[in-house]
Amino acid sequence: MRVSELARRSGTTATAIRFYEAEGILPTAERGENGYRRYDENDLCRVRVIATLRSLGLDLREAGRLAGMCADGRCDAMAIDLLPQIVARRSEVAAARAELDHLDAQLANAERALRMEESVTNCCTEEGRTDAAHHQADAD
Amino acid sequence: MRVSELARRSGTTATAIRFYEAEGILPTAERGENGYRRYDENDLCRVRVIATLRSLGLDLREAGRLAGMCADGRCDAMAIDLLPQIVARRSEVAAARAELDHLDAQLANAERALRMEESVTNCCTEEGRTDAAHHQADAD
DNA sequence: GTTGACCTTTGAGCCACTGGAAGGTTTACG
DNA sequence: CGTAAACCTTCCAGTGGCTCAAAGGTCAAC
Repeated sequence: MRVSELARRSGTTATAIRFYEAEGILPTAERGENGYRRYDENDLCRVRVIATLRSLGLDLREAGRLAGMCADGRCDAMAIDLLPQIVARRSEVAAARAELDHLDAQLANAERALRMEESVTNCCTEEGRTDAAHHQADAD
Repeated sequence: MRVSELARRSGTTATAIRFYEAEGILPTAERGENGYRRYDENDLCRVRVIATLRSLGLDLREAGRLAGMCADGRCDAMAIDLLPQIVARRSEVAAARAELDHLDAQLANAERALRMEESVTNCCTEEGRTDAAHHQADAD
């Protein structure tokens, strides 16, 4: 497949994929006779792993490194490498979920208030706030 | 309060707050005799609103603009401005929650597999994947 | 044979900060 | 009273992860 199909199927953009290659995150792609990059299912997998790890909050180099291990058939090694991060991330995910719950409640509230044309002047009050506690939790 | 107290209480950094001021996101702060920036509870509120809106995914200018409206006592106007975004965001939040659920399941799985020293070689398979559908959903 | 959708490269720009240097101020301690 | 640490100030450079534009080559369809 060509770069934009890979992009589409992996949920990213062609520009980003070229950028990954330029940065050495992805290996140099094979080229067809026309000079176009050619990719296969393995490449797709690799880009998807990168996308997944990125969405986990790993930085691009780290994501690329691990996706590379996986592509080399060393998924076990990758996973072992990831274990501490997995454990850490699980609690972050839990925290994020709690945030989202809170957020959704607020949004639902705001929406309801607006639909009833009530005033929503309390957006700056302390009500329901536990200081910046949950923001502090965000900071790694 | 001074800049770093404001930072601490709003869950951001002093540098970011100075940056906001420099960019006109926050109004020019009052200064004490020593030249230090001075902030009050209103400023705290405003920065918090910005932080909240940013965490909703709004870009900084937009967040600043809305926080400004709120600070001007036009919370209603702000909220009305936000309504379509709120509605949109709610579904995004729902999608994100689903992602997180999926993610946590994967993480739990990975963790369990690792702890049992099983092989985790299936990290590149299609299993359990619905193409990049949920990634597509991410793209605004 | 030309229109339009792809692909190529290069290089600049963007967002939202972050960090460092070089210096002034305040606070706590001995 | 001195000094060390912990603040604060400005300015400027750098970062990550792209994104976009320009200028051009390729290819499939009509």
